[in-house]
Amino acid sequence: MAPTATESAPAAHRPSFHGTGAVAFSTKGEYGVRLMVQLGRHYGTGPASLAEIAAAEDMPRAYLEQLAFVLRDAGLVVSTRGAHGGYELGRAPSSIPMSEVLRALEGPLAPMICATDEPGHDLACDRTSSCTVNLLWIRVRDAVAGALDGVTLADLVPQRLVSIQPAASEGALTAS
Amino acid sequence: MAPTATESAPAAHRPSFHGTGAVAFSTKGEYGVRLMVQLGRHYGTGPASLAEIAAAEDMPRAYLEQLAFVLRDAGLVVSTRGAHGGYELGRAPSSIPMSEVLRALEGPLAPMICATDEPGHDLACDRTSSCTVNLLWIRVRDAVAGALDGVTLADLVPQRLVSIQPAASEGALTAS
DNA sequence: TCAATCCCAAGCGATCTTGTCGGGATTGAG
DNA sequence: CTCAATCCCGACAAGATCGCTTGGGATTGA
Repeated sequence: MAPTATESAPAAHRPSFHGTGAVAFSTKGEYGVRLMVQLGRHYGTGPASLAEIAAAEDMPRAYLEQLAFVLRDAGLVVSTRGAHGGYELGRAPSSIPMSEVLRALEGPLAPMICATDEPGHDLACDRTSSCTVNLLWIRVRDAVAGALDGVTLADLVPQRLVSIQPAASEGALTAS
Repeated sequence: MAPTATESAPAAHRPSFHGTGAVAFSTKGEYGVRLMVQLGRHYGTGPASLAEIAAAEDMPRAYLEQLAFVLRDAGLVVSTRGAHGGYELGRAPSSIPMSEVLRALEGPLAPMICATDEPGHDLACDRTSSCTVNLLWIRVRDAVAGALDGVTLADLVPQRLVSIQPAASEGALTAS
């Protein structure tokens, strides 16, 4: 294969991180969600190949594979092997809460080690007596979980390319 | 030099990350908040030295210094130099929202690069047309900001062990 | 004077992220 | 049957960040 000159420089890896600040999802989260959205579009029309999606969203195919495996192991997508194979959603988009997707991709929603949302968590903090701070992390964790539970994949799939309104007054909350 | 056995083992650095998953604050956030809580306890009784606080909370003093500088630059604490110096809160604990503390310590509350909460953010995302995904990150960002705005330092300082109201229904969302 | 304390910059090792690479296994189509 | 498309999977490399230490200053009260 002659490498076409149009190929931009190898670019090595992406230069910097995504979430440089607090409360940051990684590209795993971003790419994975974008992948799910694409699958949501194809829902009902048979499996879609990763090569296709990678091209459409301009994401590295080999990396997408890794995320796809995770999503498959979590039961969110099903795969079909062989020629003309690919991935498709395991359920209707409206019954896939984003909390499930993000948890599969990035692990448990734990702002802090003492605030895991895993089953038997039992506060790993040994200074529980003076650890009122814990209250804070739990609040954050619940806020995020609530926000993520309230959005399903269907909410993110532009069903028929509705002319996307400028989001109107989105920030009802006090987004300082 | 030979570290005395009584000295807590070098322990190298902390073994693993704090929040291995999504939505993770780092130790900067944790230590910084604990520092602020200690200062909240001392509020009104003159400056407290870092050595004192580091011992009380079992955190590395030199590392605490770095966090203290950040908090000082953010105007949250004031410092007194020289002997018998130290740090004290710049305001009453009840007028210090934790959102301000965390933002100072960890940077902007940005779950994703396209959802910064900085002044002129202008969505850096170039595929805005199909980027309904953005909605999700903004929701999460607002949820976290809301949760953090609703807690002040006073809520975390066990003034007289005031019974802090039990954070509403806790285990409601253990579904997943 | 002197010790306590804040101030500050540089640097180091471990760990995580962000991909790449190379090869397998499985299937539909010609 | 042959072949190409596709999923499957493990290893690894570059780089960034985190957590923390070191080593010195500057400033003040006793």
